[in-house]
Amino acid sequence: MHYWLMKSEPGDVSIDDALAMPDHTVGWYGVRNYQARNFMRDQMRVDDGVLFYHSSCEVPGIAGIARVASAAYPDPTQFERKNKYFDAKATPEQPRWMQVDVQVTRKTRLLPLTEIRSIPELADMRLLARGNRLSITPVTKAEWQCIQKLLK
DNA sequence: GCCAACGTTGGC
DNA sequence: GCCAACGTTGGC
Repeated sequence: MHYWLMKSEPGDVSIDDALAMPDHTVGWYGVRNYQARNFMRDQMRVDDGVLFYHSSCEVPGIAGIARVASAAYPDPTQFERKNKYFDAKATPEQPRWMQVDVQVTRKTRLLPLTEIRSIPELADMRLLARGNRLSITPVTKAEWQCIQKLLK
């Protein structure tokens, strides 16, 4: 059992958008970073915990709790020529980019990045690491539990 | 819009 | 394999 923080731009896919989908589930398409891809491909398991994070928006922060709902499978947007995530070097036989399905289990109050920063127990979160840009980062069990408590 | 930090690309 | 140039992320 692992825990993850996954960033989404709410202008693209927000927590409300996810909740509007069948089974409250979205395919986490568009990851184009090898480290983040490898987390999904090699380490994520169904039922892993997910912090649904809103980035590049007015108040960035954690917007809800979700779970990993599938194993990794090829991200279909890499094959779609007109898609902004199209990758000419990817083929269905040799896909380059993967995604998992993410099911929102609970929309919470927004836990702003500024508040996350202010909590000593969360000071070592990978999210807060200097220069971190990874859209998927591991979360420790202690961090997960601390955040669950804050979002009760 | 700025810019720090990081990842990728491609010439050599 | 090095590394400069370029592109992207994402908070502010």
